[in-house]
Amino acid sequence: MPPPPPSSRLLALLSARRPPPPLRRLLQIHAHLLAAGLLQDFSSLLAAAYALSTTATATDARTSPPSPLRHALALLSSLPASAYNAAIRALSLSDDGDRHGHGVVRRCLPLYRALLRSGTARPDHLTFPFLLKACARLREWGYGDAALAHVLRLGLDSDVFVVNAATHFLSIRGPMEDARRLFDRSPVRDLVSWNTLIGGYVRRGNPAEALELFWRMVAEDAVVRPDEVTMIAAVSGCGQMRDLELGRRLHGFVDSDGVSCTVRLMNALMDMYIKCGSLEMAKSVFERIEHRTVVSWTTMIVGFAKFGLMDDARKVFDEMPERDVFPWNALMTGYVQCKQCKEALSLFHEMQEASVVPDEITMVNLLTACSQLGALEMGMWVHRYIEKHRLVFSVALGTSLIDMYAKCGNIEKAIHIFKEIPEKNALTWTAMICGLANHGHANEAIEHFRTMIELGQKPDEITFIGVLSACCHAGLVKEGREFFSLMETKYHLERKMKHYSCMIDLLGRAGHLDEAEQLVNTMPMEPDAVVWGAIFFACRMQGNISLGEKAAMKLVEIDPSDSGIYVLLANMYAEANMRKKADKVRAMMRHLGVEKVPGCSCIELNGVVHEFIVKDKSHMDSHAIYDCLHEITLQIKHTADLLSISAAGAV
DNA sequence: TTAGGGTTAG
Repeated sequence: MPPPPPSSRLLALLSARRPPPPLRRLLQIHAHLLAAGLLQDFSSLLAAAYALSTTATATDARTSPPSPLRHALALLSSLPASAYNAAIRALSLSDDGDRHGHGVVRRCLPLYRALLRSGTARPDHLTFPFLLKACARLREWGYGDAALAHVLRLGLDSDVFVVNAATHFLSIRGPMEDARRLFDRSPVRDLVSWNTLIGGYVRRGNPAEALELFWRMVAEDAVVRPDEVTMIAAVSGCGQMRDLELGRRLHGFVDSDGVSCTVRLMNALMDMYIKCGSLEMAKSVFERIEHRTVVSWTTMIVGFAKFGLMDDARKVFDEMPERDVFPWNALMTGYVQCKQCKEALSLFHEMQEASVVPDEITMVNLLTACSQLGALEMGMWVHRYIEKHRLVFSVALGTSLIDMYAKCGNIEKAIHIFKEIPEKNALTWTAMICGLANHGHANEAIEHFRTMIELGQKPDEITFIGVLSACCHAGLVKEGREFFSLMETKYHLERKMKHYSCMIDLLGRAGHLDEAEQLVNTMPMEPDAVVWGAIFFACRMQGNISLGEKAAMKLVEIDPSDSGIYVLLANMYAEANMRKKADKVRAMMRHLGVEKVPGCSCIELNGVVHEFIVKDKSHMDSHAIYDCLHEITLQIKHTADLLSISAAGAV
């Protein structure tokens, strides 16, 4: 027998993602020994593992296990239930650095099977709380349901710990009605039972039910009183409801009811105040926290960012004594949401300099920034980074990638990713539909919409913006009318300004100006500049001067400083040979002192974003850029001439 | 033994 290898090598062997079958068995034993405190037998296991790892083939080891392994296997078969329970507990709570801890948690399941097979031990009231917790973490619904059946068979359904763990499992598995039924029918109920159910409703986005249950608990159950955990759930449910009045009431309840106001609860209160729109209250809670945690600081960053106060958010970030990846992501999200995308990218560079390991949320933020900037190269770099570092490929990440490629001009790549990704939700479909629509692939966009519906995905307001704009691009009036009506009648979605402007644009472009005007007159909100713009353009196209004038006047009314509309109105008159009116508008423009607002564009090159305004000469390569622009203009003119010659020839 | 606060996509 060779000497045992160093323990680090053994640990590496044991924690391999797919260890060979004999080693897998050893892993189970290892977990038992570790958790049951039987490490004095570990030396024989070390030797066995080493022997197995150096055995020529795994089959040899299975058919003729070396004696130390036989020894370890014998040890396993004589372990009591408590050793299994301790091991399942240790594994269900573990986090081995894998973001979801699944690598280690998953080992609970073979351990439970081994316990069932052991012959000497039976699962008991201490086994199921942790087993069900592991099943919930792993989203192992089938396994968890089987465990629940065992609970019933073993008559453990009157143990409050087991029932609470089962309620928790069901609240994660869904539907919530299953958890609720268990709670309602259970003869045993304690504080944790209430907290589990209230927390479950909050987690599943049903705060009204959570709060109702909370008040029922306060009123009905004389034995249990809400504690810190109850209040965290109630307060965060209130945040979801955006109900500041209720929030204040709950805060008052905390202060008056003797609930210990811990940092966690204060953090939850801050979060609630931010969601309910009271930054001041959040700040006041933050200032009263004696020992702030990273969560407290992060919540404050989120608060400032949500209110667009990015300088304050940055100040809080700089003042933090220590940071994990959350505050970095929170600040970056703020920059992205405030459309300060260059700052978001620069924060990422700072993050790298600080050696903070980014996660998939950082990547989602970066991709959103790239989408907004049209920064394809940076976006591609992010894509490579995700693949290289094997980040968790969440639905959100897939959706951001599709959106980034579509918005940065590479629709083929967006389609490719859409086809490849394993999980798609309504947002993923929407990103694809909008991408296709914006690239002029109207029929494909509509086809995707129909498939999405067939697959049972629920479209929302933004999905309809995608399909309506697809119809608009392709002039599909009949389909547009159908979707516009379906939105309300079948999907019960409120039609917003953007839907009306899409529909009005579609009708106007297709020559149905009367119908477009009628829609403008009957829409439930005051038409905005986009709506009147669509009407104006349609009028100009079709020479409807009177309605065009009305639309232009409305546009001037909405934004008198917008020079564009004066120019366009003058052009409309000129095109209709109404010179006098055209001159009058130009004179009016001069008289009012309206100046043209310079348009701004930006491009990304080698990961650097360059901004340009009209007649901009500030760029260091300005000369070369203008030379190139001149060359392109000449080429376009040349091509246009050739086309007109060939068109004339064809006639 | 069971419940629990902060960051993400269209």
